[in-house]
Amino acid sequence: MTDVARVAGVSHQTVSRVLSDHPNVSAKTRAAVTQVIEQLGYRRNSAARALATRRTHTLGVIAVNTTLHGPASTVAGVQEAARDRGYLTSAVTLRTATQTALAEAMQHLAGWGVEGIVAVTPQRAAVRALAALEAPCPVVTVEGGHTLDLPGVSLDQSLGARMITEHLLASGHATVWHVAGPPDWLESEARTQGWEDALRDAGAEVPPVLRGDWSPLSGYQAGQQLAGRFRTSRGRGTGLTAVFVANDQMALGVLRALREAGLHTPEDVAVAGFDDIPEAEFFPPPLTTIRQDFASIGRDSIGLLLDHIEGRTDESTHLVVAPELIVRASTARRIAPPGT
Amino acid sequence: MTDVARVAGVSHQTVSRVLSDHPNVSAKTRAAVTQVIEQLGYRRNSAARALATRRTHTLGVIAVNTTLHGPASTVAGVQEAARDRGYLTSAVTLRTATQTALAEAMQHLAGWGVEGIVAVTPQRAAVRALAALEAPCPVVTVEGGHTLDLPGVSLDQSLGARMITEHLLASGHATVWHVAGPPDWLESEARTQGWEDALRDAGAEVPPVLRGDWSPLSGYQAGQQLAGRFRTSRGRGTGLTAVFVANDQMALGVLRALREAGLHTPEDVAVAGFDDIPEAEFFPPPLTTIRQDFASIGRDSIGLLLDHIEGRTDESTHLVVAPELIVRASTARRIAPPGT
DNA sequence: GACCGAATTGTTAACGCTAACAAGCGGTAA
DNA sequence: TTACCGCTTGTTAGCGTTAACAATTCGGTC
Repeated sequence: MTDVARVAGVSHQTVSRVLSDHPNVSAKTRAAVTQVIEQLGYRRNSAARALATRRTHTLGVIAVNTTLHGPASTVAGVQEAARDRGYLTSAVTLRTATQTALAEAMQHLAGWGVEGIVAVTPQRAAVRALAALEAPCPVVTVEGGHTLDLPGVSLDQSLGARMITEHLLASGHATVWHVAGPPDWLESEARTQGWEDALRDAGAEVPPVLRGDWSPLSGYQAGQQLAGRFRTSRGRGTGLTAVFVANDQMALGVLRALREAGLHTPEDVAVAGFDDIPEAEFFPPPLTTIRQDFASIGRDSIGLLLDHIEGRTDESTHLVVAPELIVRASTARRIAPPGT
Repeated sequence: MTDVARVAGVSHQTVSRVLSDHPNVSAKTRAAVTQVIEQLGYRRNSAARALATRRTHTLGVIAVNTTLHGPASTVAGVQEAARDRGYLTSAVTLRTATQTALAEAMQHLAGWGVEGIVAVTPQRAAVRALAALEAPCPVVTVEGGHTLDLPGVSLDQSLGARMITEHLLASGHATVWHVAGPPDWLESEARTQGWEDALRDAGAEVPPVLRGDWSPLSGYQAGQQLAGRFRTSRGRGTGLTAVFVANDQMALGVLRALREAGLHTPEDVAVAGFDDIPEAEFFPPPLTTIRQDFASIGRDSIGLLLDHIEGRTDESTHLVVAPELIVRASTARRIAPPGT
């Protein structure tokens, strides 16, 4: 900066003013300085800037297992939104969301002076650990539920599950079975809750819940159990004709298991998933599912975080993003519903 | 730090020495200072540290379209490796790899004083743009090929394609058809090259190449064309009995198109993919594919980058990571190969 | 022509840390 | 005893920027 000042024949402070778009700089000086900056390829040192302003303009992102479609898309959405708002993001990826791992990640980010953290923590244990930790800066959770008083953004998982379930009931199924995700995951619990609520509201019987771990393999195993139930439950109130699987990957496994058992989808058993991964449209058959708007989730979480950082609010607001139902062949109508 | 020094009754420099593990500090002082640090919850300011040492210990990651399985896993691998080596990573995700977008991302990172950049640039245009840009710090490419003299790491795409093709030929197919990825992608080109080389080496005829854009939909469209070819090419040298699809997502589309056309996999047409996405094992039928070791790629790229940063080398070495063939039902043997 | 206020520019002192050197303090060898 | 060494600790001066204030310039007014 001193170099630029010398070449342009002004003080370094004037250069600083030009760079910060300060109003009180004459057009002539501004032009001259700008030209010298260009010519010398000068760029200001963010570390020094951070030191002087006590602002780093950096946000941290903590996420678990970012190779899955959901987390990967969420993180991408968050990063994009942060960049649009002029912040650098630094992502730390954890393999497991233990309290120590989370604490370490936070130290790591805090050491770099991040002004806020977006934590993508869909597991109950992770949110609890997060709430227990005393953060060195504002923290916003994504998919962290709203039970603890941390500000956050989530997709309305429960509504999504309800939409799917009601869609299946409306298609003529007496009830809907459910393959849930792992018990510790908030997303999993909310989806199960939405499914159950929808069944109760409709006066349908609530069949026992099967569980998977989000992986296609676990879906496959659940599917094999379902195939067995198909025979034994026939004609009863909980007769197996429709299944809501808690994510698309498991649904793929379920579809394979049903197919191997000689059952047809959707004729014998209708199947629906959740997430709308890019592959879902090409499953055998194309899968009815719920789409999440990851860009919105990213924008909202960054907006919320900046509200806290810039002191516009200190409440722990919880924003909810609406899901979208995508109907495909895997849940084609069984009988004409009333009124059509 | 001044506070810590005052409470511990030493100079701030001694505190600094304790934090930097300087050898010449007495055990007693060290213990006292450590305790005060703990007690006050002090953490040193990285911006000031960066300013004084002229080192930021931050690496940048530039990637395109990180919601796909490949890039997402690569970025995760790179970040993990960087963290293990004590560096903070800052990821910038681009939607498209235009020269301007790349330049902007670099400016963004350079402004934060990153000491090196890992660029995940599988498109030819992106690498070319990268090579044209004068970087403010060492840059290592991942999947950027080795045509331009940038140091980099890649999976041996061409070898993977060769392994797949040879596996199919060994399974009794006279030749192997190919659905390629978009022409500008190096991965796509290397896979096509490996396939073609394997066919030529085996003296098999080289059928015309079909193209997709990595998406399941494009695979589906290619699959429809293939189904048409199945009838017309029957009995000829280029008879369609096996297809190598350049990635698993497209392979899913191909499988669906073939199924809809009444063709059976692998009895009528064997299909193989590339990437080994988690879903591949549950495709109808389970897909033969190539697995990439993303953790190795991450480790190698960070290792290479640090070699450059820390001045251990300035050659543009290009490391290659070996692929792994995963054989599944989609390519079950057609006839017993010689010798079994 | 002196004086005022606004606009523009310059000067100085932080920001929190590390590097380089200086100082103190025992112990050892001449 | 004196000189010198090694270990430990303290002092000072930056690193490159911005904030706060001081100084200068300029156009207009009385």
